[in-house]
Amino acid sequence: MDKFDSNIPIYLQIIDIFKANILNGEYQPGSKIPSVRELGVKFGVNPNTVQRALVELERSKLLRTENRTAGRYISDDQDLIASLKKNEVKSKVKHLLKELKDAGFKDNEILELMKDEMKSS
Amino acid sequence: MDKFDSNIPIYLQIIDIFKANILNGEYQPGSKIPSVRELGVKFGVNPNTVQRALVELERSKLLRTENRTAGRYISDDQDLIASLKKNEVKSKVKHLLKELKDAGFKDNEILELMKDEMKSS
DNA sequence: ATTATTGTATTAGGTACTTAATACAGTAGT
DNA sequence: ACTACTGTATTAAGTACCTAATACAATAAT
Repeated sequence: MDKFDSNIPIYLQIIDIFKANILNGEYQPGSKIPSVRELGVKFGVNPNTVQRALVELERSKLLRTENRTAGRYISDDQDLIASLKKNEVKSKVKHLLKELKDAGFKDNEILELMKDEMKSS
Repeated sequence: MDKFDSNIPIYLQIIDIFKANILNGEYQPGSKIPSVRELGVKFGVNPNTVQRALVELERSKLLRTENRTAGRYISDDQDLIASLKKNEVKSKVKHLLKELKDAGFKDNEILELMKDEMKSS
């Protein structure tokens, strides 16, 4: 596994890895993920650090634990995944919009900015 | 002065206050700001905490210190202020665009999302 | 029943960060 | 020259946070 950015808590970076891969479909819904110990080895990190990340992901329902020893699974609920993805996106868009409006930009100016950036990438 | 959010470092919140007010024109370019001690009293905070915020603002050229005892002034360079504002905005837009693209959205989808949000606010 | 494997809880060490106390230093104004 | 006002440097205390060690608990597999 690649190295982590030491300025950001490892557990947050693990969360991001899982989130991205689940939301973009790389990790298949319903599939089992490795144990905290295996992941700990893979990431070169203590199992509890993995645990901390996975618990957060359970709170947002992206993962579930069947029972105490059956391991963890990626959520099966594709609607949920889609909806989480949409919500995440919406809140980010909303946040940016608020910032730009507070800075004095008008709707059409904002759209122009977006289009400009799209061109240059 | 109003209270600070205790989850976020005070000096960062002070930075934001100044930044916002300078960029949106509330604090006049070229005008003198109170001393770190006065601001400390105003914010209910140690002068060094104010100092820490103001030093950051100097690094981004929004403030300047003439010499050691003349106090601090808001930048006179309106072009600079406008350009900083533009850069800040651009980088935010860029960042959001990257996130949305990583999540699998296409340009036109992103524009639709923006327009939707604009309507509902 | 036993064993191996899972998740979980508790604790402790280390580290980095934030803030404040205090002392220092330079200059404008008188 | 003196005083009062600037910004600045140093240091210390408190706090919160992150990670890892270790022990515990439950169940699936045999």
